[in-house]
Amino acid sequence: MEAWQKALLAWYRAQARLLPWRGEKDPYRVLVAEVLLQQTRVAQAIPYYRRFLERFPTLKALRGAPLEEVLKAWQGAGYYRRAANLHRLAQEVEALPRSYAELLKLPGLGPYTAAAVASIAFGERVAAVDGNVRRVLSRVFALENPAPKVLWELAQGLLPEAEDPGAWNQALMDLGAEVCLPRGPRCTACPLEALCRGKEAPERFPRPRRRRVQEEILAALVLLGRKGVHLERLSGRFQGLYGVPLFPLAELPQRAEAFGVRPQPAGEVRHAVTHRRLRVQVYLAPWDGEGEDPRGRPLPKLMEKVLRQAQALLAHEGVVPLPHAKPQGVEPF
DNA sequence: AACTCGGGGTG
DNA sequence: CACCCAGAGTT
Repeated sequence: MEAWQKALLAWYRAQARLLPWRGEKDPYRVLVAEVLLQQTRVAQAIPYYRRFLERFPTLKALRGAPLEEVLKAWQGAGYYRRAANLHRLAQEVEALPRSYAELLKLPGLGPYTAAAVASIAFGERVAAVDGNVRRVLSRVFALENPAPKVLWELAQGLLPEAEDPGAWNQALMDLGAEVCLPRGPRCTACPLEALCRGKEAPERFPRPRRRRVQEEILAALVLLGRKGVHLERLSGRFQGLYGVPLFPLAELPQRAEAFGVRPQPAGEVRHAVTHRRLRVQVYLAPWDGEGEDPRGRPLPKLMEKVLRQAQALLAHEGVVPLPHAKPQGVEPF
């Protein structure tokens, strides 16, 4: 093993973050952690990791649960397809396969997650390239925009021969998360400083991805029935979750007519989704239908905001549609 | 290769 | 604000 590899592992042993899944070898638990961590910060994932495993401690428990229960456990974590894929995966296999190639075939497992599970839970010698590793390697080798395949082959070639590949992968990720930061990297504290070719201008590597943000103006129609608010199963965005009807603002007249209601404006909520800013005009109307208590359903954060906004207007007018509203989480109407 | 999918932290 | 986060799936 080369000196710099030894240096990184020594740094990792001394500086590794203490995380709930550190040292975990149960492949199911490793999988849940890795899926939750897809495009999600460690601090945000931790409470979901605990809650999800408490609710679904084994693959079998997950398999036996209704999808809606799984989505409810995922509520607020975002990228809800991840939860649906986990649930589907649990139906498809009796136990998790033990190789990278087989794991890669499962729904929701791409090159990163398959490699993470294979290396951490099963000790397979395969590189896991996440955003951290991409940044670390881009800087060490001064690459502005490396292709994923190039990066994977590079990372694969760096894996030490006789070390725990799971620990190695996590060492690179921790280095990216704690030292080789996107902005303001702490190069003087880096065990790879001596060999890093990008350290003179670390923020050039990799080149930032510029995404244009566009605004979208929508309307949310909160219909108050006899037992609560009208909810529908959402499709497209927030697939599989529930919420009040949400549509482009221009469609409000025909939507209102279809429900036979006269909506009144109830304010606006703002919500950001990937490279898009949503401005949602909230409309409220009494409705000749039943409706239901939204707390029983998995709701995206946007719908929590919409319902809170509607609730605020109702409270201001002294209207209490349901007598036993509890001041916790989403209000029931 | 480019787009889509949530939500939140940070400079 | 912009950019990023232990990415994957689709077009």
